[in-house]
Amino acid sequence: MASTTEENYLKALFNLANPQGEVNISELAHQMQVSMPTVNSMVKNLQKQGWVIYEKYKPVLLTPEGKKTAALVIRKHRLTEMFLVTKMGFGWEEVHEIAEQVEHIHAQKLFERMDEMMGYPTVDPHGSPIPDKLGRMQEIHYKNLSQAKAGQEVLLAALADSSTEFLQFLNSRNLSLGMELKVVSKEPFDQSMVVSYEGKSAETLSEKVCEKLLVRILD
Amino acid sequence: MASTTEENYLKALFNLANPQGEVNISELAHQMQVSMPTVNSMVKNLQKQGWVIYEKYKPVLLTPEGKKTAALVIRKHRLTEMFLVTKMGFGWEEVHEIAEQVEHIHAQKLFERMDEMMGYPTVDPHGSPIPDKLGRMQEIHYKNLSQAKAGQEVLLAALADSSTEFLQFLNSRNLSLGMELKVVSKEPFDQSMVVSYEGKSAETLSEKVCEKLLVRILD
DNA sequence: GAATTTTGTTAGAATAATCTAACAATATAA
DNA sequence: TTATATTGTTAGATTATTCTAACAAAATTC
Ligand SMILES: [Mn+2]
Ligand SMILES: [Mn+2]
Ligand SMILES: [Mn+2]
Ligand SMILES: [Mn+2]
Repeated sequence: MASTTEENYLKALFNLANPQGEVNISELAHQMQVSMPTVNSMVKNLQKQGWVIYEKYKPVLLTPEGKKTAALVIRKHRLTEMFLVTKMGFGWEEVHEIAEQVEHIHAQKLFERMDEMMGYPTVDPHGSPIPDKLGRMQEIHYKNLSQAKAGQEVLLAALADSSTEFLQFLNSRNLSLGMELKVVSKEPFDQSMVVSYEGKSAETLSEKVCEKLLVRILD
Repeated sequence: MASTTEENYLKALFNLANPQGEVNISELAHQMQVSMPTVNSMVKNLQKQGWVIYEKYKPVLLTPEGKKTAALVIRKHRLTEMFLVTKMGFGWEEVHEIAEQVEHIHAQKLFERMDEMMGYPTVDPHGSPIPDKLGRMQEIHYKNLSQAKAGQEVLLAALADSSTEFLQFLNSRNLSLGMELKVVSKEPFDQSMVVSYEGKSAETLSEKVCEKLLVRILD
């Protein structure tokens, strides 16, 4: 069974994988906040356990086993976040840190019960998909708000950044998932947008912000 | 900050302490399921951190800091057990294992929120007291059911054993905390008792069982 | 294509938590 | 009060996770 440390590495590999599934040692070291030699030895360990494919000087790849193990940890993380928000009244900006610890609890029952109590949610409070019990995660292909054109209406469906700081920024603008936004105008100079939504008739959002808002374009 | 391992040792010390607060190395080794040399080195480590008083060949004692740290872990454990039972529908026989892991989560907020949602319970699902936020635990002095005399009525208030096996035994007899029991008779030969309670008019309980049922004698 | 920078590996060491084997102190029994 | 049993300690080793320093390979720049 994977240790907490190993689970965190597997999750990082899952999240960092490029379209070919590859992750460089340096990226992983950066993500995990450890030195490259540390990653080098951990990767050898993960390989021995059958969770990654690794050859000297080549990027690391998760095996199907590794992918499944990672996805099941992510499932516990996201179920926990959703439970904390919907059943315990936490704000979406408070739950990641807690879930980062709870995800390592080995008690299937606990998470199955959360799932059941919530009615089997498919996404977490930040709009990220929750993998199923078999570790299958369905890819959802959203657009950035920055790709929308003036006049279009969109549904805010997920976030490309779930950091506390970004979530607090969204709170300060009264933005939350499920809202309909209308692009009032787009500034050609800096790609910033003026949008209107529930209560706000003209809120300006920078390109940086718009790129992190994942939307479904309506009609 | 105490590691998970250190927290588990502190908790064991807290629970094993005799009236003078002393714990022998061998008892601790037995409780923790590790060898005596392992305990010896851990005790030296706990001493360095100011959690225990220790001299070669003498029993170990928790310091006030050690006691407080232990009590706060026990608080998290018991709040978790109570939350799992009252808010998530788990049986009292299922929660100890899960709480054993959840108690090590470093997120004050999580436990404060559980506490709040439950309306600040004072005991866990097995009748054990929940320490307060400052780590103060009030001693409750119950009697064993085996100390009751024939004809007496008692309130089942807590358990001296919260093992899954014992809890399942109690489930099988439909016994739960808060019930009133009447001692119908006591067998002088083996100290077994015949008791009556909700629905059962004559259930025989062995001395072993009666010693583990903590009661308040009524009237 | 050679020089430089970046990325990755090896070697060697540290800390936490554990073990077994050997020995020493304390407690119990004869 | 010796002998024996129990309890506790030391020494030395192991595994997991991490580090720094030194070196090597690969990628990038000139
Ligand atoms: Mn998260
Ligand atoms: Mn984590
Ligand atoms: Mn318990
Ligand atoms: Mn524990």
